[in-house]
Amino acid sequence: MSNIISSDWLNRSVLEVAPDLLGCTLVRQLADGQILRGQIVEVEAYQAGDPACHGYRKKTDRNAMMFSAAGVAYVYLIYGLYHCLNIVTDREAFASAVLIRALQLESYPTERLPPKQKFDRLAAGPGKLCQVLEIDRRLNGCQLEPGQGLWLEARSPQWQQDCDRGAIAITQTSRIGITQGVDLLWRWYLQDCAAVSRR
DNA sequence: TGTATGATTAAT
DNA sequence: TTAATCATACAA
Repeated sequence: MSNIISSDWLNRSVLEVAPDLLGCTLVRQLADGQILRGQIVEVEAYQAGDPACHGYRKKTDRNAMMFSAAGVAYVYLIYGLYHCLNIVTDREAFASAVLIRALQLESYPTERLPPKQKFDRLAAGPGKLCQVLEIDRRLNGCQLEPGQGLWLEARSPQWQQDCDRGAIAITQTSRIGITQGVDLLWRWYLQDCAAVSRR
């Protein structure tokens, strides 16, 4: 029995998957074999029909992966400087994905830690987490499974239990950094987590 | 071919 | 509030 999240699990409405990804773990294996792990603490949902969604108008070279079947990564460059990682959800041909906005890292090699940088803030933001996990467009379209160097693991039973008994506060708000679709409450984050990008 | 613009970030 | 920085989308 594996705790690795499958394409099947992601093949649902992005509005269900996005909050369900909170508490799950994103795992990255670098080219040198090193493994970095972080708990997902902040997400946003994007899907067809939503003016803020890259796939709102039509399928293009850039947004093509948003239209793919669930279970692949959609990675794009923003502002010519940063990358953003999305988890593609729902059925093929329907554009939808979860933007991973922040991670609470489990650990991080001391020698890589930039001076004066607070550990909790290392992956606090969509561009920052891609930097730390060395995620760029080479991972666009990759299947989310261990063999590809990037995958997801389900919530631990303990975390799920805590969540079920209401011990974990989840906040739902409007999305950040967009000019359209600002009325939709499609952002979720762990209320008490120090790694959340912004409140 | 030319140009405006980001699902951001860190610094002022 | 602004600069950094460039692939993409869309107009022409």
